[in-house]
Amino acid sequence: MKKQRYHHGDLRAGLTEAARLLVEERGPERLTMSLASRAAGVSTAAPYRYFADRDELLNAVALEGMERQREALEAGGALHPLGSEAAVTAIGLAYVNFATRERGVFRLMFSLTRTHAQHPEMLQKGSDTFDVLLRNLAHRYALPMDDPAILARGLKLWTFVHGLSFLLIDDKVSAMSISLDLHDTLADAARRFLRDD
Amino acid sequence: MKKQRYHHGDLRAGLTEAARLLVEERGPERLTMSLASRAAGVSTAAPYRYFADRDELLNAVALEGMERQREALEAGGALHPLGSEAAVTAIGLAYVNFATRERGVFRLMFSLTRTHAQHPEMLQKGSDTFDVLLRNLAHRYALPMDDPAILARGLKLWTFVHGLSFLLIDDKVSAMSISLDLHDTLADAARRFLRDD
DNA sequence: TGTACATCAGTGAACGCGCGTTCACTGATGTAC
DNA sequence: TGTACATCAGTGAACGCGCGTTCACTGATGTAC
Repeated sequence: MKKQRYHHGDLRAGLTEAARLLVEERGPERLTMSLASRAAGVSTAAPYRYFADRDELLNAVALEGMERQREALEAGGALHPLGSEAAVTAIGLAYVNFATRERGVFRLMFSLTRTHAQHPEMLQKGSDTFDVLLRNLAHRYALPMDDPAILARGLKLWTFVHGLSFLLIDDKVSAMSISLDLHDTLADAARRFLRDD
Repeated sequence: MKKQRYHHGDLRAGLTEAARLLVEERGPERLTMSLASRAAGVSTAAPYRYFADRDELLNAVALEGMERQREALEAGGALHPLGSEAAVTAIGLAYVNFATRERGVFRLMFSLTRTHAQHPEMLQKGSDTFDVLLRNLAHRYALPMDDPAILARGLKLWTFVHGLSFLLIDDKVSAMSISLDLHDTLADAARRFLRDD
């Protein structure tokens, strides 16, 4: 019943959103141009006015996902004092929640590495996201964000939430018959990795 | 100038090995039956005498990989006293080394979940692998392997090495301009997760 | 305010390709006597 | 030891399909006068 306009209005955004939903439903590998086009209500040729090829469409989905991910981490961290254990825990929780809420996009964000190795915009956005955590650590230990000790600690915390995300979305935790309280687990990890002795 | 035998001898194993190499070279998604057949030196129809379809071939590669992974962890742990921090570190090191040495197979082992959810043999092999770590923890804390406290601690250690594996094979560590000593990182994580206070 | 025309968004049909899988077959092997 | 025959491993050609992409086109829109 929707009015059949010839011009979509904002087809680039429409396609990206359609693609995002399909990536979520079917997984990144199984996104097809025809499916994305149909979902956006246009012909299969239309996307090529905005995206050179399928990879560029996937790229757009990934980039948009990375932005939302960073916002989620920032929102989580903002609930607690900068540099506090609670802030670090909340950032981790936001990370894992994003991964489980958007498995498809999360997977896409990390599977693109090989294809678009060193795509500068992705690299920048990834770095921006990591900085949310680094800012807290730098403040806590009164060191610059690019201090090796800060980077090393940041990497360990990232490692943990990243691993937990993948084990959860790949159903390994349930497969091993383990039940876990997400907040407790992350708070415990934060405590262990933030202590100095 | 190899002799052109009509009968391969052990085509099942030959195909699995050819597929394993291709998974490593091109990634799991890009393994094709024709490529595997050609690599094994047979026609494209030949695999279907041993594997119902492409998925079954990938499955065989994954299962064989999981066995080698478990052996690697066991070998690592066996270098140190059961339940020691050094043993746990060595198991983690073996895990990460396996992942980076066999990116393709490692990725495959964890991407199969959705397709073959709850494939009993994979579930069993995954559990066997996890047990290598659990045995050490159970011994260390004098608790049964299926004790919730053992499972929880095991999961945390697994989470860490799993996350580190993925960050490494997806080149995120280098992308963030972080240099790390693998052994130090894992030893530090083991120490932090094994302590009781 | 109305008309003429350039611009550009989206169409529809078709393409070529590579892939997974099937099927009737043929060549090799092992076993019974 | 030799022959006849059943068994089975692997062939080769073909199939159908779905996909990414192209191209000449047409419908809508905005702007100049």
